Amino acid sequence: MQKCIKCGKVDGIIRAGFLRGQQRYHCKLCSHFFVLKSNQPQPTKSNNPITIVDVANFLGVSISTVSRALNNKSDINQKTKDAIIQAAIDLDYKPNFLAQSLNKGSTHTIGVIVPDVGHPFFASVLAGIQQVANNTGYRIIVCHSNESYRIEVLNTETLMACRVDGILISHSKETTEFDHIKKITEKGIPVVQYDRVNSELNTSNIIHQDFKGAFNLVEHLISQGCRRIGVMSGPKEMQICKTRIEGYKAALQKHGIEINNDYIVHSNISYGEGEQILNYFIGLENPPDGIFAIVNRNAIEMMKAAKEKGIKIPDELAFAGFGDDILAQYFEPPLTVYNHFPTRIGEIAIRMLIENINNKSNFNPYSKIVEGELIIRKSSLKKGSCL
Amino acid sequence: MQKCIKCGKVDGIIRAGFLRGQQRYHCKLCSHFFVLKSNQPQPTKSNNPITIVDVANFLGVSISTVSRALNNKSDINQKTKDAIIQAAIDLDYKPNFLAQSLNKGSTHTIGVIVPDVGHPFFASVLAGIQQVANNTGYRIIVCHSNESYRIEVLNTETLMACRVDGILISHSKETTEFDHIKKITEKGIPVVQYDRVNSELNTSNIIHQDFKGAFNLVEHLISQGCRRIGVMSGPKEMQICKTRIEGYKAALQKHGIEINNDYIVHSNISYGEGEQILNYFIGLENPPDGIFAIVNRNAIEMMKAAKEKGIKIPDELAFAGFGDDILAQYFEPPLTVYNHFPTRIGEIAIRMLIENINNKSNFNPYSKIVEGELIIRKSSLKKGSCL
DNA sequence: TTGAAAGCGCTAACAG
DNA sequence: CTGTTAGCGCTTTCAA
Repeated sequence: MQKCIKCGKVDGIIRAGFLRGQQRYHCKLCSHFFVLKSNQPQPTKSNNPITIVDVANFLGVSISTVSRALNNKSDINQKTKDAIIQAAIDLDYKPNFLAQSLNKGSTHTIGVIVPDVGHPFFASVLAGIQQVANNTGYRIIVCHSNESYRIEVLNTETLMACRVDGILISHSKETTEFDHIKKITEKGIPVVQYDRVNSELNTSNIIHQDFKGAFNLVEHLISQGCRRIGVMSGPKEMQICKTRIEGYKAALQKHGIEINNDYIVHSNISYGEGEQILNYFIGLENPPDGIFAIVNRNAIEMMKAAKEKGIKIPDELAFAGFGDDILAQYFEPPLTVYNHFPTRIGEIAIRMLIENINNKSNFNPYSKIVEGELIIRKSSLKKGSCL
Repeated sequence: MQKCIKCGKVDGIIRAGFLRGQQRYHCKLCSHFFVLKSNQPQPTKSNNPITIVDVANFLGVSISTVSRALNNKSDINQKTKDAIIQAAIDLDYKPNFLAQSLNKGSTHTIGVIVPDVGHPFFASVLAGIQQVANNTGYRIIVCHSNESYRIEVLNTETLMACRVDGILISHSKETTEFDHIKKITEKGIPVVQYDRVNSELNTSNIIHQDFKGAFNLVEHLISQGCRRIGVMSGPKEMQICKTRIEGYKAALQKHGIEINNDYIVHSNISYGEGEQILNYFIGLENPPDGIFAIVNRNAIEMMKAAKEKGIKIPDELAFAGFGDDILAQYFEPPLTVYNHFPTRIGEIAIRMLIENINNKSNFNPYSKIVEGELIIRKSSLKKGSCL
């Protein structure tokens, strides 16, 4: 007959049903239920995952003891702990993250909203975020707003429903209303805006040196002899566009060049728009001799179209764009850019967020600006100049 | 004095504490607790989110009634339902996804493991997945294995802990062991492998026409007069590399060209490796006159290096690569590729997974092959030929 | 048509 | 050192 694993007595033992196909016993004397630990760990073909209860019954201990052992608490007998940990391994127990989070009120998960994962800039930002998340033990849920305001709002709702500990967001091109973000911050959920930010919101944010970058690029074009500099910008309301245009204007002013609104074009900065804008520029009575694109990809598109028309780059028309990536490097001629180190943006953004999460009560949102770097390439380097 | 909102009587009413700063009442006669609905919805500055209990107390109904109303169940009075829905809106109640999932045993979430989000191919696959997920109401958790086997295993564990309903995976370059996937399928969690698959696993999978694509590309190079065709492949064990090399060999054989192992180079298909491989090729006694790269990015790198050495493309050395993207289109000369429609891969993969999720009991894993398309560009089109 | 109560899997406070 | 118990927020019987 079976011995009780608790009190060691044989007399009180009765069969008490089955646990996952294994005979379960009950000791009337010490009123303990238990299942004998079989030597060959059962195949666990059952669909419902092993829970802490299974582990507890398996060894005839209580669930709190199991919880303590598995969470490395101090007040537990080393032997019990070892046995439980071994049992957990044998049974292939995995904690249920949902239950843990529900109980703890914190998911250790960060929501990231990205307007466009296909864009190399955001892909790199994401890589930076992932990197830090891995090292700090945070989970990431990535939502893709696809440059749509409506989806962005849905994303925030999804993330709130998932009870993420904090949110990293870069707004869609369409976004001009920010109530969805206010709602989140009012609930005390930390938010960090990156790249495309709205500075009126009471959140931390991290941006590039949009002004300085634009200023430097345009000043560089001027230094190469350009006097009629066109700019392909994005949506009028987008803060980064505004700031970059300011940088553009400041550079012109500094060098005594008049600002001509014909040279300032707003677009949707979608892929494929570059050619059309180039056509507009070269159709002007006094076409530009230099073009600054607020998004590098559009600069490439314009260069491609210009090349096809036989326009000489950079001598007849020089190009510069915001943001570096492989296409800017590999295109012929390679594009002069202001590199804004996207991976670093991601890393810093998530660090700021985690700082905020760990210190919710007395945290004051702040802004950070990442230093960029002017990279001069052949798209703007005219004859007679040298690198 | 206050009237009971349930029985309408005044006599039994006593104060019964506070709910979120609002006076709460108890009617002794009908033993109901309730809070008066204030006209100005309170600011809810409190950090802990509104729960179903708050909504219930707010109206003096039970939580099950609230649950019914919010889940659009039939057995509920229309007026009660309307009132509850209004109250939920007023209080800005959002269901707790964790609690729902814990209760239901299903999260309506799909885990996606991606080796490298920075790669345009995977970015496009992801876009396809996202698209379908949005339309079908599934949530997505994206995990980035960063081409590391160790992280890939961690990812699977994270996703299991999150109790995702299914997993989409493309393996890291390092992955040659697949026990972590077996573990998942044994637990009855549907898995679909995409692109980099292991066909010995009992899961659905979706791949390109790797054989045919390689065959077509190489045959095209042969048609352009190439007779010594080098191939830059990836890790030896990777199934797609094996298959593509088979396609390469088959094309040579069909045209009576001897296979020369000097022309078959295995690499890590990391960015930046192209130049080194090119140097190897042109250092051979009998250097190739055509190169087929298993990853398009490497082909571009090799072309860049070749251009810098003054090698004429395609006349002295022609190039072709697997997979299309913007760089292949914009590089000078543009690269001949086999386009494998990554977005479609993503869409189909997630559809297969959802099909499996909805039909767990009698679902037989199957494989799908997405038709690709040969795109001939200048990198391989020799003089005398025309498009 | 509604409410009470059990339970999803887990943690933690409180008793022994 | 270990067990009992009360939740976390929700859905879902079962009763009324």
